[in-house]
Amino acid sequence: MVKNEALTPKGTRDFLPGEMVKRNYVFKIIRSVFERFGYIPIETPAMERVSTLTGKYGEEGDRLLFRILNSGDFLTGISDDEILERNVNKLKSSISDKGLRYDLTVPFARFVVQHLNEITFPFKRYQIQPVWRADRPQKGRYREFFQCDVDVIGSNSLLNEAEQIQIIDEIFKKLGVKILIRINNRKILSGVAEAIGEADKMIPITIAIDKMDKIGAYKVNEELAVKGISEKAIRELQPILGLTGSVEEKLNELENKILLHSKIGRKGVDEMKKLFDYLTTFDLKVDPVFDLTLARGLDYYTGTIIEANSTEMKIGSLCGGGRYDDLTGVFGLKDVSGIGVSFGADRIYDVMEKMDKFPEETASTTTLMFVNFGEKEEIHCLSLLAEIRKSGIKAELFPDKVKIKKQMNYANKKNVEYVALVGEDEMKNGLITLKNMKTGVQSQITLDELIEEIS
RNA sequence: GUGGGUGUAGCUCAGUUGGUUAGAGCACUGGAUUGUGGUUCCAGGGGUCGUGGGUUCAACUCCCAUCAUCCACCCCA
Repeated sequence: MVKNEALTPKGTRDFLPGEMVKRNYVFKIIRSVFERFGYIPIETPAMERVSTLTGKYGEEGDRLLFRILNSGDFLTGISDDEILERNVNKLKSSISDKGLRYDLTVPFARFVVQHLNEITFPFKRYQIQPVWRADRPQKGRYREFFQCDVDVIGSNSLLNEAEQIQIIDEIFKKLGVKILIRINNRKILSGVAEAIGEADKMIPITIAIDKMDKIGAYKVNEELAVKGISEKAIRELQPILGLTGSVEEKLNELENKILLHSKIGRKGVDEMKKLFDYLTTFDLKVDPVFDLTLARGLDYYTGTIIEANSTEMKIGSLCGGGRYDDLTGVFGLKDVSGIGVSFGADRIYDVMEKMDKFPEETASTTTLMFVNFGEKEEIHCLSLLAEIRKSGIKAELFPDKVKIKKQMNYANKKNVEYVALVGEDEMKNGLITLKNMKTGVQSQITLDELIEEIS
């Protein structure tokens, strides 16, 4: 069946013209805000060396990496024994040394190290490109999707954190998408883990408590126990997670009691206080909340972590990011800290489509179309067409001499605003019959009048 | 990686406790309108019912497998 042969791979999609107009609208707004804050664009290749990508995202991330089979005889240098051993993971790395990028942050870290001498710090860049994950597709989850990243690298200032939140606020305000911005700090989470005597289990603890509002405290505790957290530690964790009050009250409680003996934890509290101080001076549409249960799974985050979710539709996060103190370290560049967030263009599109947030742009591709009456008329119309295009009007000539009805139908479907009919009569007296497709009204006018009328 | 739902025309879907000729809307083609679309009316084309096997006198319908797709979990944009 034809149907089954003409399909995009699982989790990937084509974009029709109507969808592209809307997608470009989203990209345009995101890009313009990025640039207004002084960020400049870069691009990196779709594929990276596997060694660049692995070990940065945690176990789950490595599993979701798309790998590219080596070209040529990829079995060169591999013994029969190794193949018979059937050790997939080992074999994988021998027959594939490239992979599709999983996000834009890690390739950016690689980029910074590679081009160290060509960039100036602090380096503020934005990057809008597709990324790939071998995940199982579902609602709001694709195997190929666009991320829009903004990062500052080479500055420790919390002003950057504040700016990133300003950018998030600005972009969603412009798009008309209602969101909740949550902020937390990995250092606080680290301190909490330390305070309850499970310092080395920070990651499993954070991943478990991240699900608090989703599955409830009981299930979270169950998961913690499964991950090997002691009963005593779980008990000690409860009052911490149940902290209430204002941001300030929560932070004070953490600083003066829970994290009193955790140096790293108190550092985190300091950072949060300073960040919120900055934020109060801004005029934000959405007030970010301090959410101790926000975790974020990616391994490389070390400080502030940020996430934005739609408050109108259940679809995962629309935007996420945070500070990474040593992502360039693995590429040989120590002590360079960065922070950035990533906007999920496809999810943002989905929310806007579902909630009907796209503006009513007519977005017609062509303003004027000439009907094709035949060879003599074609030549005549082509010179008119050139004049019309020169004046900046989007215009085209139907390429085939087929029934007028068919050509009109095409114009109608394509949302063409005006149709020009120039046949024998019009050629003779130097006029153009111009039809307004919306009103159906038509009149015979000169070229100059036509240009005047529709430009 | 784990669990569940759905596969019938190009698209969205009906199809009775299994019963002989599988339907609708939209789209497409032609006509009413040989230089006029979007509305209306008439006519027409298009299906090995995802694929393979099984049960049965008989399968779109029941069973198994397989593939595709969607949803949920894990994790994430």
